[in-house]
Amino acid sequence: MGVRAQQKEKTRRALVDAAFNQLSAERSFSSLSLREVAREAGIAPTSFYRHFKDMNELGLTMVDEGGLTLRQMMRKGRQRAEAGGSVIRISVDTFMEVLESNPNVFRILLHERSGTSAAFRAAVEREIEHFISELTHYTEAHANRHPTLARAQAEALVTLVFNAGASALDLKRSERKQLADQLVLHLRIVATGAEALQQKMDLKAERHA
Amino acid sequence: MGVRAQQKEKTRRALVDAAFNQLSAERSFSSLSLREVAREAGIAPTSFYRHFKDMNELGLTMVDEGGLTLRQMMRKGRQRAEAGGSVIRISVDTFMEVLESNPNVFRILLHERSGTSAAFRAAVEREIEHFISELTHYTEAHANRHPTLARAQAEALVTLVFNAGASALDLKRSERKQLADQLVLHLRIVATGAEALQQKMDLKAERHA
DNA sequence: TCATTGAGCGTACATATGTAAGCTAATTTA
DNA sequence: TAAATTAGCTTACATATGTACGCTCAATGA
Repeated sequence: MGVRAQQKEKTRRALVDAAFNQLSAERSFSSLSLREVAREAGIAPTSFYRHFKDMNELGLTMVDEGGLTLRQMMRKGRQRAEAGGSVIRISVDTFMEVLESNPNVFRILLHERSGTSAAFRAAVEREIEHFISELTHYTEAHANRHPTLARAQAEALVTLVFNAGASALDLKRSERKQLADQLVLHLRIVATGAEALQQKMDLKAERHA
Repeated sequence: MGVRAQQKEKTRRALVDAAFNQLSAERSFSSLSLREVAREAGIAPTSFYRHFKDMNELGLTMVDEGGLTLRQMMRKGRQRAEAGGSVIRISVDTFMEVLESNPNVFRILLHERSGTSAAFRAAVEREIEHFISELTHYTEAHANRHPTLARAQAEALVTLVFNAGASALDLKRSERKQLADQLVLHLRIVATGAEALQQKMDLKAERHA
């Protein structure tokens, strides 16, 4: 890569990073202005356009990066889970760790999920769908769950996890720990419920056989 | 009430209504400007201050009104449920009906729940807490559930319902119907899971007795 | 009846925003 | 090496915003 392209990439990163850094509990992406981001990145406002068509395009880039982080998290969690132990506990702990080290990545995902841009909402939903379908397959295979039930279970689990994530963002360590415990209980309820419904279904099928 | 106070109240309502009317899938409360709201309400921008200190105060008023709507909904649901039938199905249907006839009330609640103003988040959380504790008591009483478990079950249920509500806002009738069915299944999983865990607890207690 | 109150208005200002136009200077390419 | 490209800059403008200030005039109350 030429010197020129390298420098351009560097500035682009500076823009993305600047935007991520400006996010906080008090500041959502949609409240950032182009000029602010440019200022923080150390370039002139008008130079912004050399990299993105507008703020929207920047935002979608950020959501995509967030998705990447999420998928890396999944991989990490799966690896740890394969080593044995409670899958739920391990997953929750992994999730909370990743959340803690990338708060702003989650901020944009969790906030724009219910945001005002259809493109954003769709992008976030796409990332969450990854999560759900991964989990569905996992459950179908490992717990021998009926497809419909596996899907429903996965949806419920992911909903609960992401919701807890949104709350966790603004909490202190200790409170976060407590929230994680609550979440684990919620997830156990769901897992137990799905298991029980599956058994009911199996029994019914047996009687018909 | 004097003529004067009456007129003032009328204008205040016009402001609140104007703000609610400007909400949509593409427009969040935080993106509304004081001038815009005043314009829509048919008053001069500076007259706004005769009614609210700033936009924040208007927003909190709207959240409070939303809470009221929510509680009316609960009452309605409880009445219907007492007439018999599946509590879950009835509750979901009631929820969806209320959602459909007050979309913007829910918009502000669901959006500001993950919004950037701590005051807003707290206000919304307060309303949701009403929901949870009502449901907790209900479950404790009717299903003879252990307090901790009842609470966890209620939290999970409410989380799932509100999350589905957020998605439902942007859907067409038919898709909404489908989402309602999904939600019912999620809720059944949770209810079944809580029931199963409760039985496990009871058994253990029995053995120790 | 007459002084007081206050809702709503018009004007005005400082500030921030997005972005158009055109320049500069360094890199790239032929 | 000479020409072309382009990232980033400066200047500039039209537009929107929040809100201070002071006026009007109808309702209120003594």
